[in-house]
Amino acid sequence: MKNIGDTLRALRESKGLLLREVGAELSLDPTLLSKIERNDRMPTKEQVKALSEFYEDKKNEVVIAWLSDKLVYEVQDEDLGLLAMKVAEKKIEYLKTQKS
Amino acid sequence: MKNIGDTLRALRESKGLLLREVGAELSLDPTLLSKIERNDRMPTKEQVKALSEFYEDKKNEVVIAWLSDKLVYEVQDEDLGLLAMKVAEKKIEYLKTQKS
DNA sequence: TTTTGACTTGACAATATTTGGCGAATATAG
DNA sequence: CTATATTCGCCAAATATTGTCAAGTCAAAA
Repeated sequence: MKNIGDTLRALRESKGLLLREVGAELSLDPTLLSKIERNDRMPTKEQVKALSEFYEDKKNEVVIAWLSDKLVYEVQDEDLGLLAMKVAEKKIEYLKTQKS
Repeated sequence: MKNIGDTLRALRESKGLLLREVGAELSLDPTLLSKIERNDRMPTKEQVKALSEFYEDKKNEVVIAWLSDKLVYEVQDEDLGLLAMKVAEKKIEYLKTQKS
């Protein structure tokens, strides 16, 4: 249950790769990747896609860390955040049944 | 479990008020309020604050409808949305224990 | 201690997104 | 038809996010 930055850093280090190496692979400026790994910048959807495919064995882990971080950020310092989150879950579940 | 627009429209109509009346009260352009009530525009945090205080007896209902809508919007059409939401909940619960 | 290499930081311009509100269009009621 | 409420389309202004570069830190190697 790590945040997106820590997740990406751990993955990169587990492969012994440098920022510049991953950056080159994904056409991502290494300094931008550095910021992403330190949770200074939120990666875009496209960047997450590229990163999750690069670390293919942990694809979902990356996407979930990113999405959940965005959700937390959305309700940070809101008293009703947790409650709203439970309501949002219900809404999503409802929308899912609608689609079928 | 309504969205923010329907919630606000129902509240306004229950009081028999016009867009222009609520708008005048909150210094909100009536056409903007119309868009908000039709879920065409997401109200800003400040607008939600003003609106929730205007409909004081339903303050939390308004805030929760708004926050949960924003959360749903954040993960719309993401396969892992619901899963990410559950992870986000855990993260928030964790952050809460940290603060104390 | 100087150099090297990896990473971090700050600042800023470029881009993208969101917002507010006007004038016109549409709808609804009398 | 007239009057009033609401909706719609558009776009300029405001705000937020992004990418990049030059400069900075830090640790290990030379």
